[in-house]
Amino acid sequence: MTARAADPANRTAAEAAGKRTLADDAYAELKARIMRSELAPGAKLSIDGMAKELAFSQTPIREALARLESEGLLARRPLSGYTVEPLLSAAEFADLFDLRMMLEPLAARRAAERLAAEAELGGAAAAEPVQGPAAGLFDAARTPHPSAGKLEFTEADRRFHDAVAECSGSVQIAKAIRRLDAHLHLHRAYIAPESIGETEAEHLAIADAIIAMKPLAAEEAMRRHLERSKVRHAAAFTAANAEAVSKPKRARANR
Amino acid sequence: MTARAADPANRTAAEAAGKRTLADDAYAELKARIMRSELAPGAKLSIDGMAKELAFSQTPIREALARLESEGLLARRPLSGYTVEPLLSAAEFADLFDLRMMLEPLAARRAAERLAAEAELGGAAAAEPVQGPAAGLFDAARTPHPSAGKLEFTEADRRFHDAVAECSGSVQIAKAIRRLDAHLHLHRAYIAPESIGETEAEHLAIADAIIAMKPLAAEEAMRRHLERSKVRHAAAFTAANAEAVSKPKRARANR
DNA sequence: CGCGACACTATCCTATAGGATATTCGGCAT
DNA sequence: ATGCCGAATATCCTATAGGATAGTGTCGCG
Repeated sequence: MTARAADPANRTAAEAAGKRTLADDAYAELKARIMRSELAPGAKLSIDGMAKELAFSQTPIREALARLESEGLLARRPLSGYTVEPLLSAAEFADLFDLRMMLEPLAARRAAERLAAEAELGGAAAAEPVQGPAAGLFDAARTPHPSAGKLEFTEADRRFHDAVAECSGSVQIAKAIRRLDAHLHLHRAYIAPESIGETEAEHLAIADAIIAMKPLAAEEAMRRHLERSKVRHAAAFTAANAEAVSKPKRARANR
Repeated sequence: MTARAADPANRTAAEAAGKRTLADDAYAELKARIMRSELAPGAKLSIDGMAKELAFSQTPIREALARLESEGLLARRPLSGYTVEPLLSAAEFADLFDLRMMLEPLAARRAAERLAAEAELGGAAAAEPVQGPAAGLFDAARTPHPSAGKLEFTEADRRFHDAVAECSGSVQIAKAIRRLDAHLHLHRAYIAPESIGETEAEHLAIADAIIAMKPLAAEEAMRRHLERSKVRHAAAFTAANAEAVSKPKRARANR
């Protein structure tokens, strides 16, 4: 009845635009809060606490939580509630980045290949809506604006990688990448602000290579970007860990 | 308060076997039914129909359905119910197999590498529980028994690939593979019975290579297995499609 | 002073009722 | 005969109440 706030960012669940249920809203809102680190990793989520806070009933909250749990962002302990999945350990982080290093360069290569193939056979207009993705990709690469909040940057970063994945033409690869991305997003909060410009430059290089239809260059650019990104994250990673050790207080974010 | 008498299984499960809720049971049961093709692709699932059929309330059913939807096995149309995701089109199938071809050979290689590494440094006993996975892997490869039902075979097939993924040591890769596997499972129902022995031989070859700690051989064996498997599936695929065209009646499996 | 048992509280899980919406079927006009 | 429109139905979505369970704090005893 109340709280029908607009949240255009999620495209996950429903294909139809006008069919939003309260469960969808709750899902989007909770996911956004996790992404924004308003719900700290390790925090405990109480069902009716969230229900009261969002002014929903328990049922849509429960549905949203089930979805988030299946996505890997939440952990469920059967009779004691949901908790936000904690930050990845060093090993888990390496593992995740490992798979990412396998998927994303491939996606970049595919994107360039696909663009080339379609430019070749259909120089004119019509058949496939490829122009959209490519243009969006370039936009996404540029979006890390010079002096905005860190939150906007992490979101733009996510969007760019998502756009590349989308351009690859493989929905399965795109899905896999998006899934990994959701987990990494929590760690993005710990990057150093100085590296934003660096990241943007690398993104632009990737976008250029794709739009120039150079598959190998795109793949290599993405690989280089991920390598450097891994180093950047690792630096922030140890710093965050040190901080976490110095403050072992358990965060609580429910009500 | 009612409907507790006719279900003796749930109390024992919840009390003895750890932490199972009705939602978990509903999820497992529904997933099993989908896997067994008792719920045909495209079939419509009604929430309270399922609730009545499983003698649960709507809430656990709803939670289970939300999880299955997030897993990609069900599609949700916001105000008109859930439907079982239809069989993949040829293009989608190729796309999925493409990613599989990327992931699974890698997993096989990793499994062999990991086994070799751990055999090298810890010849004796103790530290890591690696013996379990390797042994389970060999068992899983053998399980396609000569003359059982087709259902048992498809399940064993799934288990074997799952075991290899598990042995890779990368939880992310394992998760990705498992996800793809769930989708492929529906198509496994259409394979020809003659190819069972063939599949088993290929599985055994993979397991042998892994246990012999030959990474490249394992990778190649898996790749070959997938290639052949793709062909086998493709044959059954066109057959199933022809049949589907001849019988365009919409399946209904709710109540 | 440490440890175990007990009771209490908070929370989850389940069940049922009511309001809102999409789908469907029948009738009518063209 | 076909297409459009309206009412009835089925289903979903939401809300609230009650029973059961895990976690926590306190008290008593060794």
